[in-house]
Amino acid sequence: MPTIQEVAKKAGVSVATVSRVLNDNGPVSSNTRKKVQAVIDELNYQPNLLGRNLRRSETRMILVLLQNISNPFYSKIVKGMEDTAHENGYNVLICNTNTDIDLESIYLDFLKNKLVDGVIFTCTAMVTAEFNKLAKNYPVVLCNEYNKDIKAPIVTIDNEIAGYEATSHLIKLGHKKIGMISVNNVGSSYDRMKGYMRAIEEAGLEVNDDYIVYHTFSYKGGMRGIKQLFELDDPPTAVFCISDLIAVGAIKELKSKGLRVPNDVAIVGFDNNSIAPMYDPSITTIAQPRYDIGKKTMEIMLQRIKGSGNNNYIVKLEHDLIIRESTLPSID
Amino acid sequence: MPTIQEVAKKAGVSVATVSRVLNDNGPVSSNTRKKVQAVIDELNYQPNLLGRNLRRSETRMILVLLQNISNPFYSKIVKGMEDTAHENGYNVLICNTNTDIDLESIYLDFLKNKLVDGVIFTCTAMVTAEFNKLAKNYPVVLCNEYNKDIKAPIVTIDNEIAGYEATSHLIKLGHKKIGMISVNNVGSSYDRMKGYMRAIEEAGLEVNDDYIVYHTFSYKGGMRGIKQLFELDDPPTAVFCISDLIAVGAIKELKSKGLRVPNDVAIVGFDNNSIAPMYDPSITTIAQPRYDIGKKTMEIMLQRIKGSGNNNYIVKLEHDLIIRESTLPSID
DNA sequence: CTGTTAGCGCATTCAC
DNA sequence: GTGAATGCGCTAACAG
Repeated sequence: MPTIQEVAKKAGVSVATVSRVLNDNGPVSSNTRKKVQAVIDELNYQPNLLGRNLRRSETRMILVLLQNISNPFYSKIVKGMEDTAHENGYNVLICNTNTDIDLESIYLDFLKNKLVDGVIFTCTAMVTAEFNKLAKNYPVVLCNEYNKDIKAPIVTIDNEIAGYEATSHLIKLGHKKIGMISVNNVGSSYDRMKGYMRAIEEAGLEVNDDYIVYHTFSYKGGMRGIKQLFELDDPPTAVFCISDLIAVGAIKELKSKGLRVPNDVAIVGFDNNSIAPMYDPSITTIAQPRYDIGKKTMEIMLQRIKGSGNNNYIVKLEHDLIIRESTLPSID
Repeated sequence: MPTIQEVAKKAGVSVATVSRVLNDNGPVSSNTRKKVQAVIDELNYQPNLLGRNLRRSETRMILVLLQNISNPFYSKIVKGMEDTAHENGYNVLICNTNTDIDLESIYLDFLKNKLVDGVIFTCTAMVTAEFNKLAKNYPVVLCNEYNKDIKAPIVTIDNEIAGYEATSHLIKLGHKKIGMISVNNVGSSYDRMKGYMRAIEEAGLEVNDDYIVYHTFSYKGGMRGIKQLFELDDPPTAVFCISDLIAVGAIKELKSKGLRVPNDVAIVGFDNNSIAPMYDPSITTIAQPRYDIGKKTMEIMLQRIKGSGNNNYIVKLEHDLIIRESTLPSID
């Protein structure tokens, strides 16, 4: 593990010169450059970034906080972030928070302790006031999650319109009794519900509060949601699920009740999760422009690190309704 | 962003004393300790880890290389790694390699450049010789993937026995024509195939080479595998798939051919992926002790960092056969 | 074009 | 029990 000193000595130059060829800045004669490079290659020298980072007071690392790496939804988002980061000489680190506030706080120390230059949140267990304080002092960007009080750059889609389109699709198929399986306390699902309600009202139908149920963001949440909806005297004939995972649970539960999808009940999911086209039936869903979301998020992050851009804006990207088997017009 | 200097000044002590209370080592009178701590709290001081890491020449960070974070199989493995790391004062960083050798090489530079203390591979695009050279010089552990020529600690299950049990399960159900959808060039799948062949031979049946097909480690690989197997004049009545994702593709393709699972064809997957219990039918599979695999891998990593343990051993943990709908005795 | 030097923030040895 | 001084490896100002 040679140091820059040893390289300099062996090449018969000063450390400054070695540093110059290493970083390819400052003037170096092509002759000494060649000489130094030869020694670098010979010794297989790799600069110790601990020294460089301390000196430069930056690491060119961006930390991305994920609630759970196994959520396939974030895969392409992260890819968009990575590509953009790499193009700009930055690297992406990923950490799992499991919605654990203590764990999240450890990773935030990476930021405060200068181990990373910025943090991208795809979820947070922090209260808004605390988050805003953090965002005021450090480069922080929110991706795909928000509430109205947050003061930090946010990249997302227009969830209200997406919810409107998903619901309108069901209405156009002739459904009049449309349920919704949602989750509590999440800004994006609140907006999706507003869109759901607007679509129903604009169609001249009535919003039935019993048709809106709240469960967890999971397969099991979907199963429980269907159970609750089908305990009603007059259950819905279509259900808009806040996520594809919930939709999968919903379909599985409907099947176990002997109901067919889409023949007896139509289902719409959300996210275009990788499971959506694979499931049986394949699931109609809202596709988010995940790669672009990641890309845009990273662009804003890099701007913030450079000090430009203000702290208080929201970017909304375009989504798509993808129609699959789970809402095909019934064959019967 | 105060430095240790400013804390020392404000507290009226030397930086050495501040450092002592920070790290809780070396003698400090309880009085000055209290005084210093008060200033630390007041200034909200957080040590700059760039300085500390350079000085200590360690970062207490372990990098975990994943081919793709969205593979839910690794979620619990990573959790096991994280818990073990945290218990020992280490943190886990995750990076996506996408099986891209250039990307992998960037992340390996983190190790060579002292940004992380060790790297855990769950996959690698490197050739064995290169890998072995790396493993000789740096703390490196392989998790769940291997080939016989690799000289580094490896944590995995006994894939030969697992393949044997999966196949034997199908034989016990009365199947005599058992296909296998595998992938090429992966040590674990090679071992699973050996187990598959041993089970068939021990049952007095014959291995039919046409029944073993190779495709990619994916949903589409499963669809193609079934297509190939069912072009045969005498197709199998049961198929052992090297992964649950392949099993999902296989089932989807069988259904589209009008064949029922398990009534017409029985399917066994591998990994107990989160999709396995959710799919319709739910999938019989081999469950790996994922959390323990992660835990053990990290334990070995920490040993290697401390310099103990040799470089050339393999740890095999216990697996389980989980029987679900996809191999239920046919109703017909 | 090249070398000398200072210092990033911290932990640690050695005096006292 | 405490402080002064050194240096981890590197970059960047400055001088030549």
